Amino acid sequence: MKPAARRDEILGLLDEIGEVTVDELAVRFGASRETVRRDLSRLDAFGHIRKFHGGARAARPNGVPLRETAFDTRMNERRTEKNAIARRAADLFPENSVMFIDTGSTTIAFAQALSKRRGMTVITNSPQIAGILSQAKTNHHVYLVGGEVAAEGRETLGAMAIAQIAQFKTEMARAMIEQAQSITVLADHQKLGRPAVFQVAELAKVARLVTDRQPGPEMSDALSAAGVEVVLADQGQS
Amino acid sequence: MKPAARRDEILGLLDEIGEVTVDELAVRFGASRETVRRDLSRLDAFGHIRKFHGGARAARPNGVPLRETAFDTRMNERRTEKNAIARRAADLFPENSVMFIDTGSTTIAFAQALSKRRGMTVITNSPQIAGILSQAKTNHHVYLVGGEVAAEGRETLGAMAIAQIAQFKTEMARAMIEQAQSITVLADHQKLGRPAVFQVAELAKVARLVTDRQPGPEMSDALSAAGVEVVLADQGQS
DNA sequence: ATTTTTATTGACTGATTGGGCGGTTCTCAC
DNA sequence: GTGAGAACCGCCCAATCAGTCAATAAAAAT
Repeated sequence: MKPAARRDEILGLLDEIGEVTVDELAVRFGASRETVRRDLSRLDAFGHIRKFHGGARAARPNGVPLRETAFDTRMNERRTEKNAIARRAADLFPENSVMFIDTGSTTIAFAQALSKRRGMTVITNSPQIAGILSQAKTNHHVYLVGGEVAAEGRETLGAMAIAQIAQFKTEMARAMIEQAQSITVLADHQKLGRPAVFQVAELAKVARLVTDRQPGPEMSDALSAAGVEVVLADQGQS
Repeated sequence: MKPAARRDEILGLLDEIGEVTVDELAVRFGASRETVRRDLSRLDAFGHIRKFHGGARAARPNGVPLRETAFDTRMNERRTEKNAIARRAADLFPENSVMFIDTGSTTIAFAQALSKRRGMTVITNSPQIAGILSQAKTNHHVYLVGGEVAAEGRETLGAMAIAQIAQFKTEMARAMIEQAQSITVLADHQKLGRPAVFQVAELAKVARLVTDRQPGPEMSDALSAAGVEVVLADQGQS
C-alpha cells in the first residue's frame, strides 16, 4: 500500500468515526506504530487532524481540505535537509529577537524550529507561520501582515494572472527586505543551484546564508566576494 | 477515555450545570481523584473554570464565554444549529458581494457555507476564515486584516489577561462595524439568551439577524422595534 | 542500464506524559 | 479549637512520543 493512499484512508476514517488510535491503524494497515505515528504527525502538521496521546481525532472545524494538497507534499520534499537548515538557522537568533519571516516551505520549517525557542517577536505574511508560532506555548508575539490571501486552488487563473501574483509576492518580499537590518537566506543545495534565489535580495545585502552543503566554486566566490557568511547545517546535528 | 476528551466533557458539564465536585467526576470517568484534580487545575490555569474546595464551577466573568480558546470543541457543539444558520445566512448574499466577516465559531461555519458560492470578496480578521475561502476553488477574493495573532495555547495567561484580550477583540469588532453598510448577525438561540451579543453592535445598526429559533417575546419586541429583520434557519433545509 | 539521489520504513534510544499511591499540610464545618 | 476530608507534594510505573539510525524501495539522472 502506498503511503499517500494510507494517509488518505486515515483521513477518510476520521471523517467517518472522528477518532482513531495508533494501534488500531497499525493493525489495519499492517504497518508499524512508528509509521502510523509518522502519518499522523504529518497530517497534524498541516492541520488536517489533531493528535492526542495514543491517537488522533478529526480537526474538521478548520475547513481544511480532506486530502493532502499539492503544497503538503511539496512541503515534505527534502524534509530532512530543510529541517537541518531550519534548526541551524533558528540557533542563529538570540531569544527575544525581532524578525520578519517570508512565506515558503523552508521558512515554515524554520518557524517550526523557532517555535521551540522563547519570546520571539515575529512579523510574517504567512498565516501558516503565524499559526505555528502563535500556537506554540512559548510566549511569542506574532504579527500577521494583512493583504490578499493567494488562492491555493484557484484553477481558473491563467498563466498571466499567476505571473502577476508571483510579481506581487516578489514586491512584497522586496519591501520586507528594505526594512530589514540584516538578512539571512535559507536555501537547500538544490535551490542554490538555480540563480532565482537572489532575484529578490541583492547578494550584497545578504548577511548570512544557511544551507546544507558547500556551494559550488563559482557560487562560493560570489558569496565571499559579497561578504556573505555561509552557515553550513549538518543534518546530523541539532 | 482520552484526557483531552475528558477535559472537554468537564467543560461541557460545567456549561450545563455550572458546578461539579471532584468525587462526582472521578466516579463518572472512572479515574482517580488525583487525575480529576489535575484536570481541574489545568483548566483553571487556562482561566476556563474556577476551582474551589472539593470541586469547580464555571468561571464566566462578564460575558467572557466559557471556552474562549478550546476552539475546536466549541466548534463542535451546537454544530447542526450553527450549520443551519450558516447556510441560511450564506443564501442572503448575492454572488460577488463584498463583506466583512469577524472571527468566531459560528462565522467559521458561515465561511464554509459561503465558500461553496462564487466570486465573493471577503475581508476578515480570521486566518482560519481566510484559509477556508481561499482554498475553495470558487474564485473568491480574500483579504486578511493584519495584526497581532492571539496565542491559542499560551498557558501562562491568567484569567485577567484573557479578559483583556476579549476586550481587545470587542474593540476590533466595533471598528469593523463602523465601516459596514449593513450588518447581519449570526447567533444560535442559546447565544441570543445572553445579552452579550449586542454589546458589540447597537441593535439599531443591525439590519438582519439569522438564528435557529424564534427569540423570546421581549427580545422579539426589541428586535422589531429596532427594525431588525429576523431570518429563521430551519435545520432540515439546505 | 547503471548509478545516484531521494523517500519510506522499522527498530532503537532517551525524554515526556498520564495516571496512581501514600504521606503531609491545609480548609472548613461544627 | 478540632477533626474529617480535601489539596498538595514527591515519587512511582507504564505507555507514548520525538529523534536518530541503517536498510530498503522507488525515482531520477546519467
